[in-house]
Amino acid sequence: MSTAQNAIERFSQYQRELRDAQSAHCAVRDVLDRIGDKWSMLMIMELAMGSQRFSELHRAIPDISKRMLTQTLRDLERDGLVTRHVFPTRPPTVEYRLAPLGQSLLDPMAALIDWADRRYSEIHAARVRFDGAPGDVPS
Amino acid sequence: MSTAQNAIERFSQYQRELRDAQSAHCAVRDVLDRIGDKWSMLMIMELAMGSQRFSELHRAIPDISKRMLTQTLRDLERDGLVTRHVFPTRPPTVEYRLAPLGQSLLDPMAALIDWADRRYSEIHAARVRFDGAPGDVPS
DNA sequence: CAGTATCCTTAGAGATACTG
DNA sequence: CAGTATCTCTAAGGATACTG
Repeated sequence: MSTAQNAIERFSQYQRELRDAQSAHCAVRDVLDRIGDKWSMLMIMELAMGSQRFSELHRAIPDISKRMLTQTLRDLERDGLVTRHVFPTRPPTVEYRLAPLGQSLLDPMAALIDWADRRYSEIHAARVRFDGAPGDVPS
Repeated sequence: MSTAQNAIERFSQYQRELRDAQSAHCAVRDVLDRIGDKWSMLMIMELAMGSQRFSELHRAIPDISKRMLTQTLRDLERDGLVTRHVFPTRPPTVEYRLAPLGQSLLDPMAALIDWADRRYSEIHAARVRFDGAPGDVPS
């Protein structure tokens, strides 16, 4: 009924790729290297709202260091997900915005985040159950 | 035309959550902690094909160490995505399979992987362009 | 077979100070 | 403002050897 069966068939393709080309090009690893780090997805979500300056992004995500903010933005730019626009003012103004490639990521990302949001309570419950099971009542 | 606008609206919700509850429960971080590690998604894909034994998984993903294989499976089990079934044989037989919660992740995951697969060439091209741009022809 | 236990090496990332 | 440059620390993860 769902498209899960489709998913499985596609997965088997990728599995084959994975085994044939020894970890060469693997879509899974690739997507995870892209957005699986600590900040990329957060940044993309932030930029989904519209273009933002460096310091705006920093204010939006306060617990990132400037070092990591710069690096994440560079990586996203390098991969064509984000574009960087420098305006020759004093002091400098730099705006970041999602490139079309980055925009195209919004839908799949939203699907994932919705999953997380809907299933969070189940995951949490499972975790409590698991952690409670082994030791159990000691005293 | 696409549902990207929807995505953006949902994102703004999560953004608010993020800023209000100081990094407390954030769906983005949550999903990334779940499947953003090196092996979880690969494992889920492998288990999507059907239940598998420990050594089958190891053969399917040869470049994972037993240490990480065990740990990843434990984490997935802990979160209710995977179930573990021990059969009292000698030597022991242990089967892993996706729990319903794990199955429910297949569709959003497939969307993401399809994105990676379709956009890989664009990403690669952008990367080559970026890496070639700054230094450019030196000699 | 299905793991533990241990050791060891790196990459990820924070903190801080400086610059055009 | 928008970054670089260091310096440091931690934890993710590999390698290897052992066990019920």
